[in-house]
Amino acid sequence: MIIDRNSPIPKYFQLQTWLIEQIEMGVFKANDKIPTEQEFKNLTGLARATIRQAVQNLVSMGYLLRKRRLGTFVIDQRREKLQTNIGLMIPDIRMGNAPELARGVEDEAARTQHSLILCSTDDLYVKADFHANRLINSSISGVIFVPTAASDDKNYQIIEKFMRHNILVVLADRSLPQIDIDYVTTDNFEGAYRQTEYLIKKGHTRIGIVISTSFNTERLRLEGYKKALADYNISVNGSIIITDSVPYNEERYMHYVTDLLKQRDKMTAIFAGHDRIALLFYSAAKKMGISIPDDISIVGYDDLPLMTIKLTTTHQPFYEMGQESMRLMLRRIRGESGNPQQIVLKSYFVERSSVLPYRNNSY
Amino acid sequence: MIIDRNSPIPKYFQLQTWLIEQIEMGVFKANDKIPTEQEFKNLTGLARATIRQAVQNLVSMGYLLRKRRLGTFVIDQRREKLQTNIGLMIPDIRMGNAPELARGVEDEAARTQHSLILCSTDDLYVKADFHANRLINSSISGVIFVPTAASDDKNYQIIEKFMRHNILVVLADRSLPQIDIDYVTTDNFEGAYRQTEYLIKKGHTRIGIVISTSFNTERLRLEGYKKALADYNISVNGSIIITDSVPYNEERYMHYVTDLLKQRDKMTAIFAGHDRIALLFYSAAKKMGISIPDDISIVGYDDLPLMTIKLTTTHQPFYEMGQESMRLMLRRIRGESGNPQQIVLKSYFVERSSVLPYRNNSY
DNA sequence: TTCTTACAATTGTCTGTACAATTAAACCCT
DNA sequence: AGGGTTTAATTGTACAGACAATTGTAAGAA
Repeated sequence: MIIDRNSPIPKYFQLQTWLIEQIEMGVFKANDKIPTEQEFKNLTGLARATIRQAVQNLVSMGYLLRKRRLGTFVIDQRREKLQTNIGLMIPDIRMGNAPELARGVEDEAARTQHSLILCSTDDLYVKADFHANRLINSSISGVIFVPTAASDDKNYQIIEKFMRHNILVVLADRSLPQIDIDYVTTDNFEGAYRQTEYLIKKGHTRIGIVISTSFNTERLRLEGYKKALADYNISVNGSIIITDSVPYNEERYMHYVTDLLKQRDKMTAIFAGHDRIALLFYSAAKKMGISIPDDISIVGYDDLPLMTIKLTTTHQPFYEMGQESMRLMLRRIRGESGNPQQIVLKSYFVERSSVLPYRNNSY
Repeated sequence: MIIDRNSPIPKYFQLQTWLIEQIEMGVFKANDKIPTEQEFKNLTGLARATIRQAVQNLVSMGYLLRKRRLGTFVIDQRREKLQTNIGLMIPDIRMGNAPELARGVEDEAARTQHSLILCSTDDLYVKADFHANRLINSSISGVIFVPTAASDDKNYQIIEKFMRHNILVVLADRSLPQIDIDYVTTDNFEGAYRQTEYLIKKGHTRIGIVISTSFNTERLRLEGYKKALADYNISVNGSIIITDSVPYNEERYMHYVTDLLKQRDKMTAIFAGHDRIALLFYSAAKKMGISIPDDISIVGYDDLPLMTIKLTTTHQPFYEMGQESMRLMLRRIRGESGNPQQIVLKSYFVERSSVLPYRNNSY
């Protein structure tokens, strides 16, 4: 029976809850006619006014539509209730390829009449949490989230908070271990491997690296670099592998860059963790009177639009990453279920002129 | 009397309408207690259920709040109804200083729990109109709008569309003639004047320029450049003043840049309309074997973060422009009236090393 | 066939009554 | 004063019944 007459819960509320359940479970589908007030009266034994009260509430909540003479009908939630806002939580819109990513998301969102709410986290948990709370209060249907530099646990907390509020989450660029969730990233391992192999084939065997290990994207690049060296039976002096678990910042990494350049007799090429680190090398090299690529070769990663520097690097398709994240989000919004998807986009190598072939002149 | 018993209009509806009128006319003010159901019964002669129906509707419409035992109260529309979304319509988040601007708006918005909806117009009227329609349908309280490259009329149309829907508009960066509206921009005329004067004081008299005239920001820079030359009684060969009413695009302006460099014996310094044009000069100069600043001096405008090029330029405070636009918006949201404000932010000159003093060696 | 009319199903409006639940404020007791 | 208890005002829930308005459909008329 629908109504428990002994329950302290108001009867109109019981009926109302039951109706919502039926609708959400799909027993009453979109555009279905629900029982008439008279039928409900027979079904439940309640007075018509009580039934009306329950139905009226669902009408103002947007679940039902009354049509005189015809009856009361279920409104197509997807079409009518549309929340058309999507959150995008990224470290900083001013940083690196963030604008590309944002634009990819925006263009794909606009095609389906969705709007993009921009939130910069500065890679901090507190800011991410602040924005998460705000986004939850405004009505959004999903969030595309680039995990912050905080611990994995903190990032899980953010994600779970969204999920508790029925907000869809898609991770972009950086993924997190031990959580099964939709994400879109690029093939950092393969990209780094390809790039290192390129250096090796150009005759370089002593290849330094400066890279952060705070994100799994970077850790994968480091792995790719190491794997390529191992596959070619090249062992590397540990002193020219500089890693730091602290995320990139100009000042700190400038020290590493300078340190590495001071040891330049130990190597002929350098793998910079990303293009901004590569730029630090250009800057430091200039000061130290070292010429790139004549004295030392360098590769970056990201393919930032640098205009004047011809840096050999790997292009990451950030615009496409934004698009794919949004497409994945849209599929979930449309109700597509199924296992979490991991989309790994292909990066491609961009050969410019920051690498020269190495010929050992000592013979 | 409140209720007309002969009217065909439902009595609950009459009461409901009367109540809304009283609230909107300020007879019942925010947090005022309205009559109890019993009082309404005496006042109108209606049954309590009918009165309840009217009141209930206003509750779900957000006008009233019922408190058991205390009565029913008017909700403060301004505080409760707050729309916390703001639109930001810019040409392209990937372009130039757009990320700075966006971040400035975002940070200022976040302080007051407002969210930023990002819309890229690509400087096209159709896209701006498309986004405008979307923004109007979602519920936003205002738009920060960077006018598109379309005609002034088209831009007015967009602005008026927003205004018809009671959406506040603040223009950023580019202003429009003959429309009295809040806007925030920078002192393009003064900045260009200052920069040209700098070149003159360094001994340059033959100063070329490549600049678009599609936006008033750029037209003002051109005026500043001309005024400085006039003030120092320098007349310039028209062939080294290259202007185009078509907005910047790389290919088209590369032609102008190359053309100007071909006439380089006619000048000793160049004013690039903005930093991206300056970069074209670096690129073209390299191909043509011309050295900057040894063979020719150059100044830009914008202070893009270029890292490796030491371009003398003028810094435009885009982050602050975003902040100020949002602050102005917030004042309007809070109901501050008064004449439209024009905020002109100060840019500052950044001396780097793309300019050398000119000494005439022919004596 | 096409137009008009009548019918009936359903929601819409309205009245009247009764008791329950909540809770600020008054009251009372230490 | 302070803390607990009662009271009463008000909204909340629920019932029963009546007639109005709307409108798709069917029956009837042209």
